[in-house]
Amino acid sequence: MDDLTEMLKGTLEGCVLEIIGREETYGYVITRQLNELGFADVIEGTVYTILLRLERNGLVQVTKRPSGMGPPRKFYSLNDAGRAELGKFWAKWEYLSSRIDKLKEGGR
Amino acid sequence: MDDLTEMLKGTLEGCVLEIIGREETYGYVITRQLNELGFADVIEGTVYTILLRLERNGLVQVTKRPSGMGPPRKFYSLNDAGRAELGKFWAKWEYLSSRIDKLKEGGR
DNA sequence: AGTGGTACTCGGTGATACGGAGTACTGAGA
DNA sequence: TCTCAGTACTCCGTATCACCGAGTACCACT
Repeated sequence: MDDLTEMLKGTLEGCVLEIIGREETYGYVITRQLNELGFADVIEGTVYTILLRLERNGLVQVTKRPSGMGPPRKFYSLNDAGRAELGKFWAKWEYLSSRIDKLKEGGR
Repeated sequence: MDDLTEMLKGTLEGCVLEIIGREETYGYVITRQLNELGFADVIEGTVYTILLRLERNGLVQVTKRPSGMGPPRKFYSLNDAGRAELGKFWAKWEYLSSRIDKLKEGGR
């Protein structure tokens, strides 16, 4: 698939929120999950910048735990603000994708 | 609706391509059409930057015609490269939106 | 003469995904 | 023992994009 980076802007962060919302997890695993989900070219550096942003914006709770298999991990989970943001993200996505699909089907 | 600008990145240009692909048209009208299609906050300046980019990238053919109702209009139509780009855009959109919808439905 | 609608250009801003280099810890194989 | 691969995170810089504001210009109507 062609380069998706521009199209991912604004949506990738929402995807990360969704993944975190399911269960407490950490950056390395999130990257792997995104890759498996079809976001094949998303790289670790990108995910970590998103995670730092989420933390800075107060949308997640962070817990550092030793790993046993490498350096310690930073586990992320959503707080109330994060869940609210996730809801807003899906509302925006639904709105946008419905308009674009309508345009695609010939709506004018 | 909340601010969609980040989510529009990468998709708005494709929407403009789609509109141009239907019939030769110009910036002012494209803006109005986008607004009616639900992209309510898209402003003229944004559309014009996209049109200049399309022109610079050689995806459109441009014809200037006097207006009778204001300054002359720059009419845009797709050339072969533009049609190819439009096809790629829809392929990317379908790919991306299917992945995200799957994620939304609980896929993992 | 002035106002409002039409129509385009240009320079700058902020947000985002990406890329690369660097750090650091663990365990397995040469 | 030494190296290498895998795990895990940070930081700094880049490119691209949508947006915004100011400016220019043309026309019609009052």
